[in-house]
Amino acid sequence: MSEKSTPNQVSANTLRRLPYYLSYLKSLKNTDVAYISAPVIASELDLNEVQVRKDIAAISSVAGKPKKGFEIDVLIRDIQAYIGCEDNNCGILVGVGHLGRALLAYKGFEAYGLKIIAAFDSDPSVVGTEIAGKPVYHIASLREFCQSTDAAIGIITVPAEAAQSTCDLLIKSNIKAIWNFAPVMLNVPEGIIVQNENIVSSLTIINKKLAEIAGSKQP
Amino acid sequence: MSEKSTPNQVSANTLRRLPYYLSYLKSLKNTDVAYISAPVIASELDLNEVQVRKDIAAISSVAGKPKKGFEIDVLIRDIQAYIGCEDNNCGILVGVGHLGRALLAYKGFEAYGLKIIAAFDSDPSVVGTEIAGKPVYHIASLREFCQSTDAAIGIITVPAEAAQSTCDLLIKSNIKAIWNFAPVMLNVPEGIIVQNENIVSSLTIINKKLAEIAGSKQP
DNA sequence: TAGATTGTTAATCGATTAACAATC
DNA sequence: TAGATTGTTAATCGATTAACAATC
Repeated sequence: MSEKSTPNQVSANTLRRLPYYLSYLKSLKNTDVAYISAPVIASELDLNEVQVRKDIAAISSVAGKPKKGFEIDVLIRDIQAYIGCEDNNCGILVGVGHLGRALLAYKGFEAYGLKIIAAFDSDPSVVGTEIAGKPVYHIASLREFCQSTDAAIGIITVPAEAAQSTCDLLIKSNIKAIWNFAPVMLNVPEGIIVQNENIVSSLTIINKKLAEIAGSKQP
Repeated sequence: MSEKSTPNQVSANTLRRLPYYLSYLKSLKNTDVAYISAPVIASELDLNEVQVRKDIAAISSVAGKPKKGFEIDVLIRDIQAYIGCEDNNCGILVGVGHLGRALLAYKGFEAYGLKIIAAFDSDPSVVGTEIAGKPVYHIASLREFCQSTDAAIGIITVPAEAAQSTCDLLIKSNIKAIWNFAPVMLNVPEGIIVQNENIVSSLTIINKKLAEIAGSKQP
């Protein structure tokens, strides 16, 4: 609510770049430079300098100074405010396998606006334990749990076969956004946010590029 | 080499969709349907039907039958051949933290052309152990290890601060593609493939969308 | 001043979607 | 035949990049 109502549509691509800007700018905090220019940011992050300026203009009202660039501190503050690093959304995670554990243990989310408050699984050997300080409950208690909290994000790290039923349960439990790490497309009612994270998709890109350079070498 | 030389540039977006097509088509294998149409695939995977046809045309020479669609078995075979599921690339992983362990334990990679053959870390408490059947060696032995194997892909799951030096070491060790899970941009010489996997970028998109719907409700 | 940089408008590029004839 | 579907060409859309005047 501290922001003035900004109906400006920032593209998902810009959004994806913001964390890179932020971490790069933070890495400059300890040095004695106070200003950074778009061309420098661009070369450092492998981007086009006009794109950097447009991204900055889209999410901040800071004006750059010709010949100097942008004040680093202000830039950091504006990006953080825009991303919403301050006001955390609460999330719950379903599926305490290897990946689920890794996400539960990851320290970086809180700095980017996500606080995972509990995990759920059906395996009795993990139910009742804690992982990285977060309690693991039985999946049967998920819906009730959500009634007493304001969890908005549901993280799905169950096997592909169980992803859709998990998704259905989360939506029934009033979850507004699904972060889906299972390699399937989920069926959701309108208004529910879904973000798919399919690392096998990325692997496909790597393998194809490798095949290309291998193919060009031995024709 | 079994493929005929195909210089057709398939977009990264198409490449990303292929695993979704594949897993959906595989899920139909047990049923008694032999053909599937583009409109059905599209609605199931939330895509445009023309896009589905174009994707299929780009990676397969199979012809669809009017009123019927595409033969599922042939489609599966062609996608798998295109992705290169058969001929595995070998990969090594550096950084045996939570995420590193999760990737080492993930069973799905081999079906998509990646075989992780070893992991590396500097922590003496994990060096010498095995994770999911894969040996963990000291990072000091990485370069030598690579000389005796044909590892092409290096997976970086170290903390952000160590990512660049890890990357440099991998490239010195003759790795051709870097799969980078650290939230920083890496500096690499020309010709090296880099695929960045920054899940915090995705989180940013989720949070922003949540903020939007929250903002539209209470103005 | 000269030159680096900003901010913005216009041009380019590529991906998605619409339109439509051809086929079974 | 009528209608569903394919395959392809054209139109649209959005993101990236180029061009350039303004500023310090």
